[in-house]
Amino acid sequence: MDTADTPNPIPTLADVARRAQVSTATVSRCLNSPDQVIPETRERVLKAVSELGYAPNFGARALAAKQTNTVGVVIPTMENAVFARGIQAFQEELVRHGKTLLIASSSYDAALEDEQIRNLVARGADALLLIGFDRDPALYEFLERRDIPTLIAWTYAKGAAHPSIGFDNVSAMAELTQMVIDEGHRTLACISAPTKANDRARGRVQGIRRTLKKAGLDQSGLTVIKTPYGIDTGAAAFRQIIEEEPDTTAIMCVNDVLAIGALRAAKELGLKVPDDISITGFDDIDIARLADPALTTVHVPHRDMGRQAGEMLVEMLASQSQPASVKLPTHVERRHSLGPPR
Amino acid sequence: MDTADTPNPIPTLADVARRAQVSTATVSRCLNSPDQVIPETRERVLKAVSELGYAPNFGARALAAKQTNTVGVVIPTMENAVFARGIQAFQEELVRHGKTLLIASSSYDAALEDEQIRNLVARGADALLLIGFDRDPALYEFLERRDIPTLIAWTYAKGAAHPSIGFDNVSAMAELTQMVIDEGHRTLACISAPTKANDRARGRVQGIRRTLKKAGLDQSGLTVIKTPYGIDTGAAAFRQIIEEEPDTTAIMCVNDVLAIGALRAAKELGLKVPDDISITGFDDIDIARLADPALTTVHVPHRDMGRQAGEMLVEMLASQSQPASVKLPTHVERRHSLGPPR
DNA sequence: TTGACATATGTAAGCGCTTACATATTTTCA
DNA sequence: TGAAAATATGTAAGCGCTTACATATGTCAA
Repeated sequence: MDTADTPNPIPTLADVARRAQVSTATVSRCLNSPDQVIPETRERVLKAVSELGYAPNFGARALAAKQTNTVGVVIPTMENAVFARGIQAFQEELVRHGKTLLIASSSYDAALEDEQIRNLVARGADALLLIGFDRDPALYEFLERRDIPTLIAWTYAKGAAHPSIGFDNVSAMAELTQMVIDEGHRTLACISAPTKANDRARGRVQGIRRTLKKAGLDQSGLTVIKTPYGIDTGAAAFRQIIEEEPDTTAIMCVNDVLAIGALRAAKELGLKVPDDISITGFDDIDIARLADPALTTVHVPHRDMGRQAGEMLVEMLASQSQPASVKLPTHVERRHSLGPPR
Repeated sequence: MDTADTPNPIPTLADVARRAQVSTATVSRCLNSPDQVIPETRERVLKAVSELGYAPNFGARALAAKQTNTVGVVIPTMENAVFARGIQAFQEELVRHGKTLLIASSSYDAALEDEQIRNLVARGADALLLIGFDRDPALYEFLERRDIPTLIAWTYAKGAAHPSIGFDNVSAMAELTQMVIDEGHRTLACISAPTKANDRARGRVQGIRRTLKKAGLDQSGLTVIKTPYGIDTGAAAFRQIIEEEPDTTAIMCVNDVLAIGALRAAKELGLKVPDDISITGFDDIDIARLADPALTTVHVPHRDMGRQAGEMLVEMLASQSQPASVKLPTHVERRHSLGPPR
């Protein structure tokens, strides 16, 4: 009538045990492997749990069990529909397997990404999903030492140290470039994201270069503008190209958002797409189809990738094995923003 | 030469202490309040830390310190640009204050949301950002008891138990409705999200009803279709309305994505917008401006809201106070999808 | 030179949980 | 009917960290 009547604001396992008149071990078992406990006892315990509004302390649990059923992911930004969509599917898949997803975002900042990854690991992430391969080797060592299953997404590489799931950025962009060349274009420009720590953007630019070379065109003259992610930055890059390289007849963007910006800038400058200039994107997000004119782009199965990434990671966690990397198909989605040169 | 030479795969504080020849307390102080330690010692410790690749175990730290510098948020889905954008800004603000954000998503499922919230709390979230007020009272009690500062976003309510930041969904939609009525429309329909656990959608529908009533129009005849979030579902709802209520001259959607779906369905059915039918949205996401015709919608400052929400939560955490709720301004963005009735 | 005080570091007690092991109870079957 | 096996529960030792308190060392004024 003294200790019992002063309800601790945050009930612990011990409180539950006391109220249910069992040991803490039994309460723990009720929560983690219920069939080890006789129904009668279990009921009593669960009653106490709900009466007390008990919720397990995750830190303590992780500390004792050395396992968290949590997987972490660090994405560049949620504002990119591409990641939002893939991660949403990824999360749905994980939830189906009783795992929790921890999401952090790096704002396309390598140092921040590094920090966020370590943070997730410290928080007990059992496994990690990372975007692209470009990363400080020290970080990989860190993950190695802790033996954290890591899957790389949004890019595909066969012989890498970590399994990956994605698509071949180089050849996907090469295919699109070939289509642009076939259309008759000879003076191309490219609006790219910064390629420093972004193998996806780099691969796409490389896809353009490679195709130009194969076609016997001067690929050294390819204008490439690198600019941060965004509609406005895409628009600015477009204006810069028109001003500095007025002969350009086709502008290939490494993602749809930049392309949408370019499209807008073209409209503002009074240029008709594709009559005056052709514009292409990459990703095929909703907006690509709805834009006016609709955007020619590379279709990438983001949702599928997210879902499959979830499956792979669950598998890695369960079997401690390294699955084979998965290359997903992409295809060019031909729409109105691409036409013959003026 | 026996214990020391077998490097434990995951170094702990004790390993660092041993290597630096100090106590664990000193190591801990080095990491948490460096100026309590003499520079010479500190250097030795930090050297050991980096040589060992030590990273603190978050669970243990949270357990011992009862504080995590983490805030959690549960959003319905990342695929909605509205949330993606707001949360991105929210996170940026938190990072500036040295806090980490944990994001979970509920797929618009109330039970899952409940679970995710408890999960975040168990994981040690010091504070929470939640979307909308609709929630099981038991959940609020749970948060109350744990004394977790909670901020409600994307909606605004003055006298509520928790501070909120958002806008007045009812009057924002009322303003838009008035504009539609002024344009001459008398037979409206509404495509809404399910309103059960979604006060935002509910408020918006209410805004329409209230305005119709005030204008002396029969608001009981307002057709309201409730459908899950998505472009396709918006399109389907549009078709249903056209079939069942062919007299409708304006369709108001509670968000832009549904409206984009409606726009697409209209095009597919050969209906001209706005000549044959007017369509409006809500949110003013990028896509609204880029759609063809551009969508008349309610502009909402999502990024601002996210940033300010971050500020408020940091403040709540620092001062243990309840800040006043913030109502952000919205305005109707008049574009081509709204015109006079046919 | 000495005692009072400040500073730097160590000692050890938990934080809330899981789980190996021990113990108590029930079931099974020769 | 009794011993072995199976089942249910309890006991207690950590998991890796923080921090109150204790101790050791250095500084300074009287």
